Amino acid sequence: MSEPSLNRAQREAVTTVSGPLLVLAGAGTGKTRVITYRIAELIRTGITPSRILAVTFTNKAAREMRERALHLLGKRPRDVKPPEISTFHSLCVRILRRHAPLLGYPSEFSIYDRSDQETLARTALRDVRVGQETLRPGDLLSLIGKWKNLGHRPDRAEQIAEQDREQLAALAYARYQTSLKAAGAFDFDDLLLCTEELFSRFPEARFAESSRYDHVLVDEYQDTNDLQYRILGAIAGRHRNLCVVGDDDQSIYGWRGAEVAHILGFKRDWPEARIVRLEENYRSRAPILQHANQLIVHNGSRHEKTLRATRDGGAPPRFVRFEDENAEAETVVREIQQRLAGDDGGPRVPASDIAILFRTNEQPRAFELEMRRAKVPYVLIGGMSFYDRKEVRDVLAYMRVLANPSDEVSLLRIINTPLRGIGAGTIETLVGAAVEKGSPLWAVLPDAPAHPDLPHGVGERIVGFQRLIEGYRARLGTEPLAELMTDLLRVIDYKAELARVYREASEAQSRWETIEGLVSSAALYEQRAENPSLLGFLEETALTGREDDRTDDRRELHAVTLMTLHSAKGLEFPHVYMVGMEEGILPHARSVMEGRGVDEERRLCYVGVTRARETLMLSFTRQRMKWGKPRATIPSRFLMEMRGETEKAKRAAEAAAQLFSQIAAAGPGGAGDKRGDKKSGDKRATARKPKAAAGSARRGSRPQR
DNA sequence: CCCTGCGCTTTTTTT
DNA sequence: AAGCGCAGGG
Repeated sequence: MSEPSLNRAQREAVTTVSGPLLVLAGAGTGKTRVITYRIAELIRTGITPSRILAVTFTNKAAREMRERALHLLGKRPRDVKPPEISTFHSLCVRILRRHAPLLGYPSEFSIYDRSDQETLARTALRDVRVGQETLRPGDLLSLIGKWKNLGHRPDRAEQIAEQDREQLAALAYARYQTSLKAAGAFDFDDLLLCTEELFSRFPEARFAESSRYDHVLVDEYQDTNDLQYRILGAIAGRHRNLCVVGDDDQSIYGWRGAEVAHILGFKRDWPEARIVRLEENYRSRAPILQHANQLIVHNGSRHEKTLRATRDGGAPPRFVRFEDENAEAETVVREIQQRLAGDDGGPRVPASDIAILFRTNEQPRAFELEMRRAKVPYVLIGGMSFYDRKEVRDVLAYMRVLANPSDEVSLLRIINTPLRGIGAGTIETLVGAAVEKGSPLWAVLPDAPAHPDLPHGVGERIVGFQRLIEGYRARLGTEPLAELMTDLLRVIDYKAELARVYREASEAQSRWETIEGLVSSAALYEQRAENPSLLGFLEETALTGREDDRTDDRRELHAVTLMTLHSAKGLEFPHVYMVGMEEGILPHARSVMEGRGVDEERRLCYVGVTRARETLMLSFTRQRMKWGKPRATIPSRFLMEMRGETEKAKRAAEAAAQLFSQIAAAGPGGAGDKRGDKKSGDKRATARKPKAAAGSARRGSRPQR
């Protein structure tokens, strides 16, 4: 944003420095600018910088805000601590580190990410049955997530569970939570849930934490969920200097418990609040903004507002149809290539000015392929690819066990990696012994040699492993982390392990390089952090992904950005491509089926459109691969809505609803008329009993073909 | 205990 | 198209 000075509304938001303040800021109206200026203003009026807390939604946003704020504040004496700018989750981690023992957790607790959660969910579901229901780990996790975000503990979940399916989930939730606690670990939702619990059960902790700050600022307030809302209340309730900034039209995290009600009803809980509206858009060219406005009016229940464009001229968005996803990728990438080279008649465009936005994480595949072929530099944001790699998870599991040996998921991951002859049978016996004794797995390892059921020699190997870990544990803090890691990797000969698992030398080599990258990011962390520690490093990797890496930043400067619409929130690009604009993708099939979700999908589309400064292209395909087969698609209703073709949009919506319900009916459990799957049909009929029998009776009357 | 191969299921979004 | 769980052989 480079407009010379603050407009009237922005100035008001910046200079109203005491009491609650709600800034209703539309897309591209200078939200971030207002927050950073406000931080500077607070400091100018004499507030101690470190007593200001700004909360953002993503780490990227936090980092950018930190940089801008520091820039604005200019050079300050070394010993003046800067304002605290962090995400909700990092904030909660810091709070929990100070008070975890009150809740019965070690202060060296681990943080479990999605894939740790999946392992835990899998064991939690083992031999749990309610009626005929079964549950996949993913389903369980999404239910647990929903409950946690509503503040429900397992006992509460059991009370409110209605169908068998939910009963089962509640039961598994209880087991899941027990193992988490036994492992001394929090999952992402726990960080919020337990912080809230801490505040409600221990007033002294709440007092201590709320006394740290005089001012609290919150960005992207529309995506605050119930827990975050209560945590904010606890922290800001004393001084009531709470400034929240958000846009109800950009609320896209309802599925995670975000409540638009919080922003719509801010006045209720903070009656003395001032409200400031920012409605002048400095970002998008008028025709782009006009399409965005025309789209979002299709949503009911919103703060009525229309963004005014301050930048006239510019081309209207382009709507383009392709044959399939490959043609889409090919053409888009070719066009980008021309723009980069200036071959399209326009000026050369820097790669970082371009973004390709999509709804789901499988969409970028075709684009990545094409980008690599065309040698167009790109960065794929999110996708989790780095931390999902086996080798990274292995090494981090070692580090986590060093920090917290009770961390059972990590311990199980490494106890036989590299192979040291501690097999599945042995592990089962050990886990059994731990359960019987009621102690962590780690604590029973020394008893292994004396265990009657374990084959000879295994006990010694187990003790050897335990000594190995203890040896390195003792060295923690006495030498640089990166050195310790290198040494450990050498001693366990992890390089050989990689060579064993990945037969192809080049593959093994590139995996090893990933590990070297991890080690050097540990070294970087140690240089950067004030009080480096293993815990700090693990925390950063768990919460921030790899974006703290400076090299990544530099890469982004010269690369086209590929990311989901969700990750695009808060960002802007001169040139935006929104791809896969089809019913089933945007709006996603699942939200169409649930009926309620389409408004949120529309907001998601709105977010995408309003990222664009200069040009916008929206593309869709005639057919797209699904489960290996090409399937005809329906153009997204949003395309028609933003062009004012309301009737046509309605027809698209109806066609989509019909199509998806047909597909759902053909799926498992439904009145399947797929003659091909008689085998699984038979199995199912015997596995489940009464309910399915009724359904299959009808099918049975008109059998095979 | 470890490896390989087969067949089955899977498809939202994120800290 | 890809990942996971299970069975069977070394």
